[in-house]
Amino acid sequence: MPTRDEILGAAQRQLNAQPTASMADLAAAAGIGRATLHRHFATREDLLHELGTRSIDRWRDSLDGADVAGVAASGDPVRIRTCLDDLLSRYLADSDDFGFALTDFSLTAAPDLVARSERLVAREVAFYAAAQAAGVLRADLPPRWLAHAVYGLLVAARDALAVGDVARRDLDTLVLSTFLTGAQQP
Amino acid sequence: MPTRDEILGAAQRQLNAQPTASMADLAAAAGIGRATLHRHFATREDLLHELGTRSIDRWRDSLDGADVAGVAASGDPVRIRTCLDDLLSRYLADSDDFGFALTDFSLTAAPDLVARSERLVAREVAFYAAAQAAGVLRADLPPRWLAHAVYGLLVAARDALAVGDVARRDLDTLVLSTFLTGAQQP
DNA sequence: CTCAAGTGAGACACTTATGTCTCATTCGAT
DNA sequence: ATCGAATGAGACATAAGTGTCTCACTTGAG
Repeated sequence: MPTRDEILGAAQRQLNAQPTASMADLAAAAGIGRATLHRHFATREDLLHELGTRSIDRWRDSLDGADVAGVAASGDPVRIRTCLDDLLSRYLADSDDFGFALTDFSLTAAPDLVARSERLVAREVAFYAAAQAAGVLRADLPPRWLAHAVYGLLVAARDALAVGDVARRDLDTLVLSTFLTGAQQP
Repeated sequence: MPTRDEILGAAQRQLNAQPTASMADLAAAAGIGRATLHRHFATREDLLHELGTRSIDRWRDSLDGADVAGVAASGDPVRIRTCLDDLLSRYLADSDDFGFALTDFSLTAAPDLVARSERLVAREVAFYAAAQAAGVLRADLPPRWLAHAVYGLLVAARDALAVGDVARRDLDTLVLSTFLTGAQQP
């Protein structure tokens, strides 16, 4: 009998592979009956919302774990640069699971999730701005754009991994290097 | 009475805003009756498939218009660099519309569309490889990864534009600059 | 003006997913 | 071994979307 969290995990995997999966599909993916799934999550919307909450929690954990606020406040270029490595690495570790949750319509439409993610974006943008002020990142790019660019590269990383174009062990370096120094021959 | 192409355009816009839009929604978006919509496209799948074809056509047009094959064959670094500018600029011009089509499950599952897009990816990858050989792009990044990275930045650009974080006129420079030289302070 | 083609509105049958409920069975704690 | 809680399977009503069809109406060409 899978725990509630295992059910959510199975649902997330299934929805990543097949975004239109029905409650019956999700129950099967978790190895439980449809009725049991409904005992855990009254409606499909509840389940999806909880999945969204889960993903946003992981995102927040990454920001917390990398201590972006503290490092940004320090203003130390070396620490900021290390923190950036750390943050992207944490994001990449989660990117497999995030795919669905961050793009699904029913989630991007939930007001509370949108509000939470806006706060997290603000934290991230503040960190990028600090990195610019410390001379770690170029100051001529809007910090909000940097946040989008990082997100885009995470999408790219996820796709590349899914298709098998890059190996997992190369991913961190690849993404970080592309983000920091770009693709142009120096 | 909107033409068939205008109907497709309206459907694309509507689906970008609301990926779950029903045939009734799409008919309303096009300003026609549901029966009329069904006269143009027998099934929803037909409509979606045609939308996918449309998007892939635009993608192919960008590759053709930039003449990536010819420029790659020339091996001229200056021409290659200009061509890259041109290509990204063309992609960005279409990015508004592509969002839905390239990520929708029902399209990424259509075998013929997948086959076509694989051929286009191959053309694009060949161009990046030529750019590496000519010393325009770094040779230490897999060309297939470069293709993913460009795609990711297009997603980022689309999002940034939708949210209003960047202005349309700045977009080309922003994306190209981020892709080529990265975000790090030189 | 006339007529044919196309259109919109609506009815219809069909399918699929959802959420609720019941009931027999299983499993664990006591 | 027994009791109780939880489960799986299935029935059920409901809702929503799909695809087909009919019919009255508009419109534009002849």
